[in-house]
Amino acid sequence: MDSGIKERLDAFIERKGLRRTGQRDKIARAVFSKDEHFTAEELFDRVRRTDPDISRATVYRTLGLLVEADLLREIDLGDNQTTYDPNFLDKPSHNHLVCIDCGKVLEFEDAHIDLLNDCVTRRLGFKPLRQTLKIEANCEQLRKNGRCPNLIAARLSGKRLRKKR
Amino acid sequence: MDSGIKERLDAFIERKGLRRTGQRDKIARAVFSKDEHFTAEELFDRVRRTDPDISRATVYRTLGLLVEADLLREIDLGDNQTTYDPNFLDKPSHNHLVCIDCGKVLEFEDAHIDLLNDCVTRRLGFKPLRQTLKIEANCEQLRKNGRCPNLIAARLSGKRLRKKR
DNA sequence: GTTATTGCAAATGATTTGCACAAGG
DNA sequence: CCTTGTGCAAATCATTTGCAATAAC
Repeated sequence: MDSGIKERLDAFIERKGLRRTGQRDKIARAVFSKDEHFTAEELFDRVRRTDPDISRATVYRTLGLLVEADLLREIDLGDNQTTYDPNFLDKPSHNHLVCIDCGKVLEFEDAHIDLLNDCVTRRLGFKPLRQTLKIEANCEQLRKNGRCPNLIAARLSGKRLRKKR
Repeated sequence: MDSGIKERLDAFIERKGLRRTGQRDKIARAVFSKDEHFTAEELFDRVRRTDPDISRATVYRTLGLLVEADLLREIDLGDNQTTYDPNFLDKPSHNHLVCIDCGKVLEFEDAHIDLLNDCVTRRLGFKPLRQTLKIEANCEQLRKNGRCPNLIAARLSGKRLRKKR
């Protein structure tokens, strides 16, 4: 957990008249210890390794807090869980490309896209607040070479590649 | 239900070795009878008015079928239900602007956005399949005039304006 | 001391599923 | 007939919540 996240969280907590707790600290540390996306359940597992006494409910509640504090963002990857993305602090306006073949998620930024969306939104009479762009695509690598390193990794890790309950 | 939807559904059903049924017909008709977004539950209500014997399970199953047939698309409006959008047949690449103030959802198309996303995707080594752009925004009208017709309508209809379970 | 927070287990709510019966081809 | 589809009710599964005990401040 680097650059002032803790400070920003504490500031938010104070502003709201809430309390700093050991659980919130540990959960926040777990959230921002990597730049990987995660689900609530995955985070719960990770947190548990640090402190086996933290409950699932507290993890869920703290996730809500971090989202409200605008330190963390919920994204929708099309499976049926909320995925959390800790990278919006570093890249406040990034987008996601999801590979349909291997489930790999790439983040990318593009100033042109941002500008264009901003224009379109204003033209429609609105003030843009946030945009969510998800591009689903196939990998060229897999098509050309018949194989894709991400796919192999995904299979090894037993990742489910598509959809729903 | 206009232009060839029934035909396309029947073709899909045949191709898959499935069966045409009265329920599927009625549900498809209800789905494409308006251009409004809807949830499974809303559709279930609408269908029930036509035929009170159709079950919730069949509605869900048929929605899955229509999505698979690529006649209907699932979109995520940030509440916790899948929303269905029947307008992708007419506008295969439209996007959504959601007003944070009133919950109003606008659809818009923009060839520049499409082109840009396509370029970005290829540059990253992928073949674009589908894009989902959601812009959340505030309405200027509300800010300037202190009121917004959609907000009034939303309140009257008892619509919940934000988030989650 | 108050009030917010936590852990637990039970509740929720959208969606899915197992099964026996009904209906398409 | 033979298989797919349907209705029903029960099951799932991620997430939320009520409540009594605990910990901030």
